[in-house]
Amino acid sequence: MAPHAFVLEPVARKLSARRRLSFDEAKAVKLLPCKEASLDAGSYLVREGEKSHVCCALLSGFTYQHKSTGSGARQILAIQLRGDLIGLPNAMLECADHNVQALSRIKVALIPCQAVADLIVRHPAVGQALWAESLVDASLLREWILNVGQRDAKQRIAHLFCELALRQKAAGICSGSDYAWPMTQEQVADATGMTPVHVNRTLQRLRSDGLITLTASMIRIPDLEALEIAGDFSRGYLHQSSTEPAVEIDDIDRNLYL
Amino acid sequence: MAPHAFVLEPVARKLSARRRLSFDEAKAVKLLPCKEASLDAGSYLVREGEKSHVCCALLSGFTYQHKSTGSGARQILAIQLRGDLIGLPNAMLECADHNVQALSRIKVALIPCQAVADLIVRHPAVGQALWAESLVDASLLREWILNVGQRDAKQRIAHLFCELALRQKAAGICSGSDYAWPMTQEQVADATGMTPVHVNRTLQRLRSDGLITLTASMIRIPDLEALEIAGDFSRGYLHQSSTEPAVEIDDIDRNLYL
DNA sequence: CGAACTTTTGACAAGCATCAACACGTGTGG
DNA sequence: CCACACGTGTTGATGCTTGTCAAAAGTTCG
Repeated sequence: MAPHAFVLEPVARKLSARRRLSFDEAKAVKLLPCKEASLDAGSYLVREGEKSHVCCALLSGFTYQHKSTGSGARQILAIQLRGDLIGLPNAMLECADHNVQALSRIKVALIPCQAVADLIVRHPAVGQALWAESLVDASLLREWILNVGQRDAKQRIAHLFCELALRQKAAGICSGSDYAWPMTQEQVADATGMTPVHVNRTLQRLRSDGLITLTASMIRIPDLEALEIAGDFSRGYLHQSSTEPAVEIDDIDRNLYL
Repeated sequence: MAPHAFVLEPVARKLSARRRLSFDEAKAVKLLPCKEASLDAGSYLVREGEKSHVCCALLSGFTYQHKSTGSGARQILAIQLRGDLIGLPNAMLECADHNVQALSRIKVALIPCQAVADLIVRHPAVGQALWAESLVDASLLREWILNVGQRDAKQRIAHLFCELALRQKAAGICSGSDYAWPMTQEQVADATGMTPVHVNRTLQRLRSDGLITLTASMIRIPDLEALEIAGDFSRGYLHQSSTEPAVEIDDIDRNLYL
């Protein structure tokens, strides 16, 4: 059994959490042909206006979607983390409508688009899971609009911290109270529609309120509930089921590989 | 042949424009079981937090997606127009993450979710068209984030005008230089993340610049290109193919019904 | 004709942007 | 090993865009 088969496990896990997959369906996801690659921070995965024929699964690190106005102001639209699929939307449309760039050094698994298309035909349930996943992504975009459009500086940043905490917790990357912080203050500014200077000052207020401890590349959240309140955060839009499906998938893995 | 069969024609047209559909596939879409209904402005079609089992096609008028912060500030996220499907995302997930409300008096065709699910199974190409459609919706959301996050007041409103003009033009609702304006200034404010007062003042500037003529419930755009420049608008994100597929569909209709 | 909504206007305040400079850490080359 | 450049974070002064509050005028509709 090639170690290769384990590579796409986070993806299969994520999809299974979204929609119940049978043993065969989960296996088919994990056995997708793919090639691992390592990319430096800042590398482009998708470029606006180009047709991308590559689809890839993020195995470690973070990427971000962004696009810019004509005058060069950049807006960050979403953050991807381990298990997320990148470029699937762009592959289905004529050309990409946004950029995707590596936030940190990342590992990805490159998957031929055709293999994904075939998988969907052979296993409609996987197609539905992928579709559902893209609908959840849309839900994140909607909440992002609400964040940028209606909340004040403190809430915007607190909300961003909460979203990343809870998504990483659901993905099994961290406990939720403590995680590697991948963004510079300038990037936070681009994500929240603020200026870097104002982000800096707002962070200081969040720190002095005792809501976060943010050192270079590490954030500690002593009281997540308090931060959620400060950030006007409610978990519904993440569409995370309250039940923990990770165990069940681990069982499948055990059956498969032992 | 029941007149019923014509009702879903805008939907079939929209999907065919997104992805080439065969005669049978387009026909299957148009023959979906549905029940027409008329709703007053303000009626809720989807309510955040509820599971909606209804999926409906918008036949005339406008609806809008919105959600609110804890303190009650409302943000409009997207506008739907004739031919758009509503509630499909919410039907695929456990519960809706946003509200959908009628902007004007509307006509809809209510379709049982199960019928849509069956259609997708029987005609995978239709499923792909629906998926692609939801990806385009996501692209609109991303541009909306950019609009609210990075552009100034004048650009935001001009951009909104352009988006609605071009989408309606593509849907064959208007010529693009002239259309029924469905929103109050307060709603424009909620869509752009501004206050009604500031919307009012910005509209006056747009008027005095000669970019628009906005009377109650009617907007005239004398020079769409000029407005696009003022609104930092570029058409790519709409994912409209430059070719005009409407003719081809009309041919199919003629074959089918005459 | 009055009630309710929408648009418009004015005065004022505040959040946030802008500009500029400096501090800090890190890696690189002389 | 130091000097230097570079990216990032921090701070201060200033001003503009936008929000807030309040009230009046216009509009729609029963």
